[in-house]
Amino acid sequence: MFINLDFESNEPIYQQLVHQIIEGIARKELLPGEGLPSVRSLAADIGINLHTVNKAYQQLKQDGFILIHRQKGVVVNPDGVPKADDSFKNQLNKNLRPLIAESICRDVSEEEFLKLCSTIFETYKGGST
Amino acid sequence: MFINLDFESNEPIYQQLVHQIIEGIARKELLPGEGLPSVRSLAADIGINLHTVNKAYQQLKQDGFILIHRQKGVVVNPDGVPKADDSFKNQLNKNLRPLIAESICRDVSEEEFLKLCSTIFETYKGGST
DNA sequence: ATATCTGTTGCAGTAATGGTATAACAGTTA
DNA sequence: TAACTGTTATACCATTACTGCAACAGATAT
Repeated sequence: MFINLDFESNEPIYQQLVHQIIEGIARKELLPGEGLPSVRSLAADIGINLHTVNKAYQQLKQDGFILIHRQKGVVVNPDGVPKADDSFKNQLNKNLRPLIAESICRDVSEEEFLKLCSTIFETYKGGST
Repeated sequence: MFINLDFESNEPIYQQLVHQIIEGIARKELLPGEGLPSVRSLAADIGINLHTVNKAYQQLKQDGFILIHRQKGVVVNPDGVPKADDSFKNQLNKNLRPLIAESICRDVSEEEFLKLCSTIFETYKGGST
């Protein structure tokens, strides 16, 4: 499994789980229709509680990343993740704003900022590794 | 005062305070050397506890945005905010990553993402309003 | 039918966090 | 001396993150 948690982080475990699975989808390591481990097995796998995994799955389901067939298990959304709507773009804007504000204060140029973003985008293109 | 808090938000009050002050500095509404209200008066002003304001100020001080002369009050760093170091850029990278990952999943192109960032940058250029 | 897998739900307990309240201390300034 | 500043301490409450144990409901395989 590609899950790698940092129990020392102040980022909640369930949130880390959500991010890592989204990363997996973004870099095409997790393909539409692909199955994910059950809440119990994944919990046992990484040594955390069933509820913590369930919370992550619930959020991913809520956001359309995965589907949960009651007894068949968890599956990456076969139709692909729902495309960005206004709500998402709004949220994105809201999240980016403070990062950009602080960057400006710290003399990070727009050019440099955009370059950093591009660099990150790159890391999601070369699917292998 | 330009402080505008949302008590319904799940973003902590002290964090909102931090962000708004950073925004103020970023858009040059708060200039280097400019004084900020005391913890008590600001707390009374927006109807929150002294400790909450203090927590925000402490974080801003920690990050070099403001200076606190023991009895003279709080002042926007006259030497300007410390420029971005590796630690900051690292943090920035870490914060941007999940936003970009989800954007990719939701079919937001790199171009569109960068454009959004540019749009946000623009809002910090026209200092007036 | 029975056993076993699945997600889901409930309740309880611990620890940490965010916020409030009251109070006091230590310097500075008027 | 009085009034202001930031700072610190203690206590309290609500919420959140996480854990643990347990049970329920539906599907599947034997």
